[in-house]
Amino acid sequence: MDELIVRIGPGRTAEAPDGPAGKRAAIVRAATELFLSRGYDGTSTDQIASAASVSKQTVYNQFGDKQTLFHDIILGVTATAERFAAELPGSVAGVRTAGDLETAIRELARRYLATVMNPRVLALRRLMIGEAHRFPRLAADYYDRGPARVLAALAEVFDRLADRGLLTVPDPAVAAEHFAFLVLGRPLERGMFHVEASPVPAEPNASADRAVTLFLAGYRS
Amino acid sequence: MDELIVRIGPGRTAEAPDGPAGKRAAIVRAATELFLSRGYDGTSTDQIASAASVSKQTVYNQFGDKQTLFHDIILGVTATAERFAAELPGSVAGVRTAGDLETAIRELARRYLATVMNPRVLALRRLMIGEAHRFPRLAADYYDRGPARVLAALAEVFDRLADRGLLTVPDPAVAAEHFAFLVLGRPLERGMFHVEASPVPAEPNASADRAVTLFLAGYRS
Amino acid sequence: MDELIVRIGPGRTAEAPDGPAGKRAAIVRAATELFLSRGYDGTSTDQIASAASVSKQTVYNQFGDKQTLFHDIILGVTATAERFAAELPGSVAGVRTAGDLETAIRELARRYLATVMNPRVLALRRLMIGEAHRFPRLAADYYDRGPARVLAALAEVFDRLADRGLLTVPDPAVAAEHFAFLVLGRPLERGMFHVEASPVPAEPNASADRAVTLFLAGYRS
Amino acid sequence: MDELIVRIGPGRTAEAPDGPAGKRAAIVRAATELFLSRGYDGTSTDQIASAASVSKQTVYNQFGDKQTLFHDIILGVTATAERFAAELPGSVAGVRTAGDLETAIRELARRYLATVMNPRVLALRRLMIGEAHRFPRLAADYYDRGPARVLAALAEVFDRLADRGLLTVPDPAVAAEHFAFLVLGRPLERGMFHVEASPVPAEPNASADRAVTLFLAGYRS
DNA sequence: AATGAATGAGTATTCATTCAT
DNA sequence: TATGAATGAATACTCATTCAT
Repeated sequence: MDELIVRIGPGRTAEAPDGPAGKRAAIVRAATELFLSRGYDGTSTDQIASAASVSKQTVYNQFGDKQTLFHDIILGVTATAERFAAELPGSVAGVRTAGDLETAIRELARRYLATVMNPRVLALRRLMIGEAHRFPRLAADYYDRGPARVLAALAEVFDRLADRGLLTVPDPAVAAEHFAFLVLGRPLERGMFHVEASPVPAEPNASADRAVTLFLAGYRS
Repeated sequence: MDELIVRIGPGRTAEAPDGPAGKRAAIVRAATELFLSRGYDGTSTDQIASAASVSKQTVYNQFGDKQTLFHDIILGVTATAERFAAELPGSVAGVRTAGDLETAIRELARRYLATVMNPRVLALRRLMIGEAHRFPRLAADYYDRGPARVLAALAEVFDRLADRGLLTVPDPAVAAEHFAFLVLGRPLERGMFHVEASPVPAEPNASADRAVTLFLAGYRS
Repeated sequence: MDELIVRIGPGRTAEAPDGPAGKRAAIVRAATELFLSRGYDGTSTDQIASAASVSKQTVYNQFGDKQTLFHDIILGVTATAERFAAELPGSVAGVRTAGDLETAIRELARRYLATVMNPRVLALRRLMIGEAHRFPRLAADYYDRGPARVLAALAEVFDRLADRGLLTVPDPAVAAEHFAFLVLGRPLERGMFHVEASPVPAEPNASADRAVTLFLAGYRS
Repeated sequence: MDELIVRIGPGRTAEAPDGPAGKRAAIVRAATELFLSRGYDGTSTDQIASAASVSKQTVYNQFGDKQTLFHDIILGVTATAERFAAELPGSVAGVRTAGDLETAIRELARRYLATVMNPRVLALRRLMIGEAHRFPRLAADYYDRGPARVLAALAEVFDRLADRGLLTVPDPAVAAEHFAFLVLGRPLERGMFHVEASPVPAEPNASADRAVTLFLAGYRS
């Protein structure tokens, strides 16, 4: 998921691309930027073309139409979310003792919170939610392969910890939900509606720690 | 909260009423319907006028412009959310014994879940989130007077229960967050992205009950 | 011509008129104000009605349509210009000696300059010139009964002075033109194009006096 | 000054030229025509586009919006007025003797009169005067760089003649005003209000000659 | 006679998309 | 393959005028 930021963020805003592949990437980069900050309707193909330093025809040659471009972008971004999910189970691989447990789960909560509260990730969520009525299938797909996949990964995490006897987890999927929304619920919801203010809570770690405390109160063996 | 939209007019669902006040209400009703289902950009003033069986001029005479109409609608709808919040604390007024407690909190969780998962409420959330970049102040205001107010009301609920010795609540606001997102987090997030499918979880009560179980594991005296 | 200013200027801007005649006058007053400052196209019947504290229907009842209202206003205002012209010849009635002559003509020049350079008169000229392509007959009529009539009155003035042997005037109409545009030409032309700045020349009297000097160099007996 | 409009394009009067530069010129030509004859408000961008045989988008691509198009046109036209002013002083360069003087000044007066009374120049003046309340800066700029510049050029003319001892000119600027408005005042003012009738006076030369006679009565050495 | 609403056309401007070159 | 222009419909908003009440 970090890639999402790295590829878009510090990169050049409007450079001259090299080959035809470079142009495609430039279009994707520019369009992502614009869609995230101004929405689908608020972004015109003219803006995309000129932000990518590319002719409008090139945009149409490469992507066919605006909807396809949008789809491609969302699918690409979703892929980076899948990668984040894939890495999650590894983060508690080394936990063997009850002493490690609380520390590891706190660390997990903090990383999880920081990742999802990234401004660009928030903007992507706002975009998909806002366009869900226009692209219902895409939005559902984004959810299933992004947030839902992460939940599944968390379920796997807790399942493994249960296997090791560190947690008591009747239903790993439910435990994952509880964990995820205890940690993330409030700041995420607030961040959905507050665009301008920094969305990160004042004391993110304290907030995450309190969530973990409740979680462990219910699930520790 | 079911009256979200119905409240506004005298009762008819999609009719052209008589007086000048009736026209205003008809416009609000039609515009709400359209904004919720097609978004702000996706709704034209022509569509609003004809859906309200009203001339476009009347729309402009009554509201000045599209943004003002949108604002007025959101503010009106937010007011009904405030009413819901105001009623919450009363729902545990009668709880005196530990025996009552679990039942009452389960009931609270179920009502809360059902209310927020109402399709119209979900659509309103999607709308505000999707337009947050265009109307940042309005979105923030909606959050503060809607969801945040409900959280505050829940905090008051738990504070009262703590006063009666039924719960141990170091920080009522935090307890409210935990309760709200344990109960609501997963279905709400899923509902944000799934427009068409029925957003209500397969077994809403079971889901709410599990959330309550964890909540009480952490907060029961 | 003074009436033009007095009736419109210090008067109340949007008072409640008394009878049906009062309403008509209020409409004329408000419409004149608006036409002069925003032009014909720039003034809507809505603006007129609300500036006159009158319903739009009343405007239509009284004047039929916007063009007629405009015509009526211009004709009314032109009448005050005719009155100014009618008074001109009297201003040199008492001049009998060569000694009086220069003083009287200077006085005439100064009054003439001051009258025409009045901001409201200038605005009226701009309005008529700007709408001449739309209302060619009205503009021509305005000219013939306003500026041209004043020129004729000046011609009569110089004819009388020639009769008394004070001036040598082969063609009174030509002398009137020469006088009028020597005195008025430059400031009037400048005033047509400079709306905001005070249109009165820095030293109006000096300017008028110089014009008179040249005039007398050519026309004194 | 006759080239006022023709200059702009390569030569065709109302054609759709080939290159992108040709289109721009066609738009300018068509818009000038329309603005001059129907005013700013009276000319729609649709009319301009179709009169230029060009798509409306092309108008917006080239000029951004209607106001900018208007500004560009006026600035271009003003430039031709500046050229006329620049050529004026040359017209009396050869005058050395008192015998030449009257002839040269008569010639100057006739040319000046004919130039300014050109129907297109008159239409431009009407347009700028009529829009002065909407574009005050543009109107003032037009005046300063058009009519006022011509006056300055005339002042230079008389200053040179005074240097050669042919005229006695205490203040060249004042002499220029006197000359200009003696010659031009009446027909110009009449032309402002009479759109349809031929604005040129019945005997333009006689009128100009009479003006010169008075002028020389005051300024000849 | 007066009000609010309706009408229906018109305004400038923008859009996604396609056609030449 | 890429550019400028064209297309044609849509946008929000305004206007003069007329119709009920």
